[in-house]
Amino acid sequence: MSEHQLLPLLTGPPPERRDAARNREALLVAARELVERDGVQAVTMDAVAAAAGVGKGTVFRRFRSKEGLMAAVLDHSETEWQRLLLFGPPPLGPGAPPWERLVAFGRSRLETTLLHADLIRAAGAAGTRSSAAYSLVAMHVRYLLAELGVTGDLPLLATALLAPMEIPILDQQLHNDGFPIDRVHAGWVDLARRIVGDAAPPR
Amino acid sequence: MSEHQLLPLLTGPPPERRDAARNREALLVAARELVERDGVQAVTMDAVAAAAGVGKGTVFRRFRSKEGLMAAVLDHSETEWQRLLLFGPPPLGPGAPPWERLVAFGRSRLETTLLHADLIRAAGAAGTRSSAAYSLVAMHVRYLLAELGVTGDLPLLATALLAPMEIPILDQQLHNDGFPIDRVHAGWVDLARRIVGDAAPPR
DNA sequence: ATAGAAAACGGACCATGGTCCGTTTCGTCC
DNA sequence: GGACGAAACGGACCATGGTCCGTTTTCTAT
Repeated sequence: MSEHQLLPLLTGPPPERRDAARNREALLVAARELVERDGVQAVTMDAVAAAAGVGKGTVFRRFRSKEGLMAAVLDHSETEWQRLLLFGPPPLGPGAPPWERLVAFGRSRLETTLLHADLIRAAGAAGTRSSAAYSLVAMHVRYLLAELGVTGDLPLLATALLAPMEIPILDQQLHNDGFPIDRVHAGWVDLARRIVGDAAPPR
Repeated sequence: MSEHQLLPLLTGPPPERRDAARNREALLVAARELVERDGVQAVTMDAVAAAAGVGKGTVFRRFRSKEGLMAAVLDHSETEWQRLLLFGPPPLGPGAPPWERLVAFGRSRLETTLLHADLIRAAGAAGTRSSAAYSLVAMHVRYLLAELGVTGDLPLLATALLAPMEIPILDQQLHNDGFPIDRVHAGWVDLARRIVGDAAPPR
């Protein structure tokens, strides 16, 4: 029988060859280890290739660029946080009223972003934008805003709420301006309150 | 007389040697030309050095890095816009009521940022942050907010209003999400209205 | 004008991200 | 199991940003 695809199931992207999958995994492990040990900056692609026992070309075929590789590492690091967001205890996880969830989200996201700051920077555009991670976060904020009865262009309002949490802006506020973290967080809550408007609880 | 500094006037940074000044100017001219002709991406530091008729080391001593050089070019490009902001006709320039000035600022800044997008990206941290250009913009927004009677942490609110105008966020909205420019601008005005609150004119 | 120190110069050199292409491995079909 | 095409491999190679250090220019003081 030449038609092996009996059931046209989910026609996703073509499957990965076994050696390819093995190398991807080896590279991710090696990259995580090196990043943890030496810091993102000090990790070279040659080093990752060597540590994984593959050629340099393979690294780039799998991950396109250093940004791509770092984005993959970052994605792994953020998984635990995403789990807490979706299934963890309130107020970050489901169960608390939306405003409390939003405030908890703000603080938690701020801390997580700072924790992974180097990785996020190194992942560049491949990291924040377009990755599943970002979509999830944006969707979550849109959902909370809707839940709070906010009217208007929700996708844009969500973006406006997320923009001040981006690394370049945080760097500016914390390092250039010298604002303490608590002030930045308080500012974010204030912004959220103004965006949410009447639907926010009285202070 | 060994004390040449008769009048201690403005003790600014030590003056620049004549050859240094000449080379800085030559480099800026060369860089501007090459950037305009070939686009930021295609311009190499070697090419700039050659075009300016100086050694490569000189380029890096003057501007630290490619980012630094691009920041300098950008600064020059933004000068005209700054002049319009400070001294041009209303509603962008002085003379119009603060809310009208704020809205005009939003549109104009959005357009200018997109116009210089490549340069801003290439200037990286050296470009937006810390440069005089950014300080001026932030100060202007703080001023308008104060003028509108906004209460709260003005520096943070100004940041919140500027953050969605940063290149990474705009890229996301225009390219990934595919929003048209007008929608983005409308969203920004809406955000501004929510931040300003009661002090904004009724729609 | 001259000497001497400080600053700037220039281009060979280095590090590293990314590409290319001849060779090897994998999966499939008979 | 063997043959064959497709995909993956690996490491030499390239491009380019950035550094280093011996040489040259500028500035100041006498």
